[in-house]
Amino acid sequence: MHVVSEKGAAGGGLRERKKRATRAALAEAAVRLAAEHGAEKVTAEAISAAAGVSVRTFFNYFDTRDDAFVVIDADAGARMRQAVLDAPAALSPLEALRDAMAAELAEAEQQHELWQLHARVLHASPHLLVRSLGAHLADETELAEVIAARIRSGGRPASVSAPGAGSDEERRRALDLYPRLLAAVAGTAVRTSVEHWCARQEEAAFLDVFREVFALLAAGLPAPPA
Amino acid sequence: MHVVSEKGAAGGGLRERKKRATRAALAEAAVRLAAEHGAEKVTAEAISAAAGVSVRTFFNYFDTRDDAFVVIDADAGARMRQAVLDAPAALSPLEALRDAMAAELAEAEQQHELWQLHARVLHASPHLLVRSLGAHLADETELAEVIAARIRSGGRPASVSAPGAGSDEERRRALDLYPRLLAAVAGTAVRTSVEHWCARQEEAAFLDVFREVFALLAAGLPAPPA
DNA sequence: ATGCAAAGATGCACGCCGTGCAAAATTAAT
DNA sequence: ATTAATTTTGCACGGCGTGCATCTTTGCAT
Repeated sequence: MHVVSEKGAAGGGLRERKKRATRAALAEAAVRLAAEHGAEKVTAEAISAAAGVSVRTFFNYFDTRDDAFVVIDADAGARMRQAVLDAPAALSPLEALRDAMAAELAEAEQQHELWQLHARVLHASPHLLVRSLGAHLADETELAEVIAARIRSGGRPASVSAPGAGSDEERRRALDLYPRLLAAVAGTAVRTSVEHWCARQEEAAFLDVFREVFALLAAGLPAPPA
Repeated sequence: MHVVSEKGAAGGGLRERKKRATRAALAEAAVRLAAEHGAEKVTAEAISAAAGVSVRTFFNYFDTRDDAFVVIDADAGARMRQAVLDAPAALSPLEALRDAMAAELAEAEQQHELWQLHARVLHASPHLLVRSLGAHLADETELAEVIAARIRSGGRPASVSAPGAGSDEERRRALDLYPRLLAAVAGTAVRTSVEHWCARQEEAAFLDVFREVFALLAAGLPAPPA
């Protein structure tokens, strides 16, 4: 039962393990320090010291000081792409995405304390929030490719096409467009869910909000009741 | 024929006008220099010199050197919000957004050359692209508030509600959620359109792609034909 | 026009960020 | 144990970004 080199897991030689440990230590130290003193007051030197490495090493792991606050889990994206590929073939692309994301989000809730701190840090300095948003968007391109691959390999033969099915030309363009749009919209769903859930924390479980958002999207964003 | 103080236009006293001119000069200089030499090789000093101001003044206008490459039109967001508010009451929120964005995008195509350079600069250094994406997302919160205001003030009484109209609780939550989700999805539409259009440049006019994306969204992202 | 107050522009100093380079330390393999 | 490959570290250096004091420009009233 060997997991030889699964991208995000704890396999591999001593080198790989130490590198992951160092990276995680730096990220965690960064978030904790920022939560306590405010991100702007936390220097790269402080983070490095807290993680027990030199400043130079810090910059071997992160291109920017801010990245240490933002990129808390470097291979979450890769895990999600794998989940999309592994999803049952019976699911539509949208459903496969929804479930993969829900799984990833559920997993994040288990390290609840650290993620909570992370959210607080981002919220406290909009500057970092912007970086975080942008970073997530950058992943969407790769996600779109995975979706396209899934569709090509016959994910589900698409029972009915769009209502006003247009010309062949239109359909072909839609095929190029579709994976990209789907990835982008799914990312939007996560983001909006998080925002809405943070805004009115008490009400419902996060995953319920998330599913509701997906339902609204699948319904074509119907106009709200007056 | 006086346009007295339209937020993004050339009104106001000499101070306001000069400030806008300086800001524009800095942004344009930044983009042109970056397009020529690569963004990484362009120092804040070079940008300032090209715009004829001191380095210190540069940092009075931009918090970061990178911002000069990214924030090319500081009040585009404000213009769009105004357009949403001014849209005919007969339009649904989604339609009002679509038209407002289409108008803004059409306007951007008139300064075609500078925007082209801008796009090239962002594409050349992913780092800046990420910042740009994040910056646009940050605007969406304010856009969501405008949408909410429009809906409250009876934008259009919403002919039919969602297919599987649920409980009152669900509908109330959806009302909070809706403006946020709409703003986010509309932003996604713009972004995806731009990406898709850049990827296969020859095919169609940009605005056609944009409308197609909106149509897909309004149809609930139907699964593509096999 | 002239003087005055408010706002912006500038120079300067200072500390942190981020990188190239070479030497030292650690791990892997024979 | 020796050797090769990889990683960590120290050092130096230039660019970034800010607080502060000063000077210039603009807006306004007389």
